[in-house]
Amino acid sequence: MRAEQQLTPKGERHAQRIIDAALGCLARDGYAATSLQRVADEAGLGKRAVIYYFGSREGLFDAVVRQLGDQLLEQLEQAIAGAEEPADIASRGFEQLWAAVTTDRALLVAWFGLTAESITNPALERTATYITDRFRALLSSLIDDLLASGRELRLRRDSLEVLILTGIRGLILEYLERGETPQLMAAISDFQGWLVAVVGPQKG
Amino acid sequence: MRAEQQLTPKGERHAQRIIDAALGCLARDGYAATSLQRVADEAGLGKRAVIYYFGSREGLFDAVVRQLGDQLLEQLEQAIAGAEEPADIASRGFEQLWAAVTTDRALLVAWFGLTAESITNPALERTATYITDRFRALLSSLIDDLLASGRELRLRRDSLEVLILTGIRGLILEYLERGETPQLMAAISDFQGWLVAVVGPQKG
Amino acid sequence: MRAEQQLTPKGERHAQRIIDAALGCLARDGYAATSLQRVADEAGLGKRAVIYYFGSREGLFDAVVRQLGDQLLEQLEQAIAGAEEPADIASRGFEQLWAAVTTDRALLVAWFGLTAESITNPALERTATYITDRFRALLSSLIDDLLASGRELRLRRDSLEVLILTGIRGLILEYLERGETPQLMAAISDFQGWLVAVVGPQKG
Amino acid sequence: MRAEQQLTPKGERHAQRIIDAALGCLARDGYAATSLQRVADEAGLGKRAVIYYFGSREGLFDAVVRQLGDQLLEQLEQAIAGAEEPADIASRGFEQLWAAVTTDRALLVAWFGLTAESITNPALERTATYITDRFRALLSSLIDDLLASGRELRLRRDSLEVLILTGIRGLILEYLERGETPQLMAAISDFQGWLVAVVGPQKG
DNA sequence: CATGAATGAGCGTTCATTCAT
DNA sequence: TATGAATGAACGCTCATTCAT
Repeated sequence: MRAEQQLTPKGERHAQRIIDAALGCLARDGYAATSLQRVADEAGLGKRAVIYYFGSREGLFDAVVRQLGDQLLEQLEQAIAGAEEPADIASRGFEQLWAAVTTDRALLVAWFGLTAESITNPALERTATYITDRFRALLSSLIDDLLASGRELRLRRDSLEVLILTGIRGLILEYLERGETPQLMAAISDFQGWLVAVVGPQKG
Repeated sequence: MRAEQQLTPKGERHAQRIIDAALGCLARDGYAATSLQRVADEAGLGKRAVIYYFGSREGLFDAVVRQLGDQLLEQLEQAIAGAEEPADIASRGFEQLWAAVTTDRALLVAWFGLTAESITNPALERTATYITDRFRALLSSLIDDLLASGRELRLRRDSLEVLILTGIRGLILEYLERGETPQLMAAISDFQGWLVAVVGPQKG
Repeated sequence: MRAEQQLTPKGERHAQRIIDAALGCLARDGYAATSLQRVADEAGLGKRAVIYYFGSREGLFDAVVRQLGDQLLEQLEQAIAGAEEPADIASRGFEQLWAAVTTDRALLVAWFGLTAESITNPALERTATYITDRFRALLSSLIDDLLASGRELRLRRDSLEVLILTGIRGLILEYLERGETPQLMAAISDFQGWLVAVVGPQKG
Repeated sequence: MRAEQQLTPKGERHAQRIIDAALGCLARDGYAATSLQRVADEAGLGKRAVIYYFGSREGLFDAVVRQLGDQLLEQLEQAIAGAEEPADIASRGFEQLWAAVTTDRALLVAWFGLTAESITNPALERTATYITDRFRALLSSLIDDLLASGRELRLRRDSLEVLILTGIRGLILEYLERGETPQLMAAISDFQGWLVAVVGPQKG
């Protein structure tokens, strides 16, 4: 995979064009139907160029997921920057997250396709967990902040982290399968309520 | 898909052998790496026979998922039969569910692979939602029973159903990615606690 | 390589079309420039069909050479059938051989390309020696006949066989490089003379 | 092809290292399997350097063949220097030629590969005929000497030249295909005998 | 009822070569 | 002078599927 090394400006442009094309294909056709050929055609380059820059189909998806993950996490961090109240953090974070999720269906499709494959394809493992790992880290630091500011959790910390992540992933999966149904929106709202309730009031 | 029509006894045996072989492959190699060729080899039949009985690769997975889903739901129903207390239902159901999930990794792999693909491949939609739909129905009837017995829910009913399903799917996904970590086990326990708490005490 | 097994009439037709196309390409473009793609295009079939019928590029050339070799040897055998006098055999055989050689340049190009490659590519060894082996056998049986009819050779038999084959191959190589120059035609005539002289007069 | 122009001492060393590496590869892997990559690796230089010095793969082989051809012809000339009798010339020349041929299989492989390719690839024509042309010239001057010394040929001169060259090439081809079989050695001996016989005794 | 023959699509590799510096 | 970046061509493999029997 050459894309992680130094690239000429042209190379950089090409690699980015390929990633963009891959995103488009993923969003439109899904993980399995996104072939190198299609991506290459869409990018206006040869199939060979995709291999050159990303080493393989999997390498390409890795790059795509990382880029989207970084983007998503960055947006999330910006969205909650400055918020102190758990309720604020939860609502702002969720708003941003949901906006990203519903806007960029490509991210989800790629992410879940990869996640499913990664279970048995070791080459994809690092890619698939990249976003969740970053998200986990963000979550963890948020909880650190809360604890530092004197809050007391109503659940064991470990368990809380898993439940939050787990709940979000479940909700996203539901969205993917059924779209934005009223039931889902209600569930999200209640999930946020639970979230705020689980973080106790400020001590003292 | 001929497997649903009348089959000779030999045909029936062949079809079942293919399903078993597919299960073995899925468990060992994962969704994407489970090719017709491999399944056929494992079943000791020609690749063409698989197509004959199940119409297509997707048809095969459909049959596999349905069989496993039926099995799972039946076991679940048996496990909670007789239980009246929400805490009982939750703990027995979870125990059974988790046993199935951790025993039959094949089910999960197939299920998530299909779910991911189904997002963009309409041919798989019915298959992928088959288990969740049946599970949803089970959940719904359980809640009916609770309401009939005079319980009062602490959450809107729609939202509750989604959150339960969503939570379980999230936990399973976490298990697939990271295995049975202590954090996950703690989260499961707390999830069960939430579940019981959310169903209020019996009225009167 | 499926072409040696039983083929359906359609398969037979396709395989033959591919061989014909390969011949055309070899004659026009040479060994190295004859790609599967080109052959397939010329045959009006997919590249995949070539692999299917012949296993590989090498397998294709093998089939081509065998077909041409069989054809050549058959023609040779017919040409010298009935001739008893060495001079007759030599002149008729040469005439036919030379006609084939100069008509079907493709044979030569394929044959020499393969011969050159076969020196280091074991997969081609059998192919490259196929024609010479058959030719050697024909030569050997001709000499048997001469000996049986009471002739006496002026050279050791082994040596004679090698020298004849060797001489012919050398002449063909010369033709390939320089065409039908007057010097070459003179040499061929003298080679035939030597051939007749080396086979002594009939005893008694 | 820069190798013929002025090169810095370092360039000269590099070019020679590449030629040597190419020779090694040709001897070991054959013509078709000798890729620029392999040669470059063996020479410890970049693939691009090979192109830089020799213009193309063909250019490289051209250089290799010329170097080996020059070497061979020089050795031949030395070997027969001083010999006056045709029998002497033939035996000394053959001895030297055969030593070169059997020692430096690389030359043969390269030479025949090139010859085969040159039939349809005009870019190789000059390279392929380089050795034979020099050999032809040597042969021609030897015959001049013989005629000048009063010998009378038993064959037309043109024809003789072709037959000698042709015979040698045929014998080499036989060696390449089958190695040093007893039959081949016998044939070589008889070929030399024919050679001597064909050059008549000294007049007067 | 069942299957072998055949094919189009895709992937990832090697290779020679050109671009750009 | 020398080289890394980039690319088009080809090959051969697997796969799912359709054809024809």
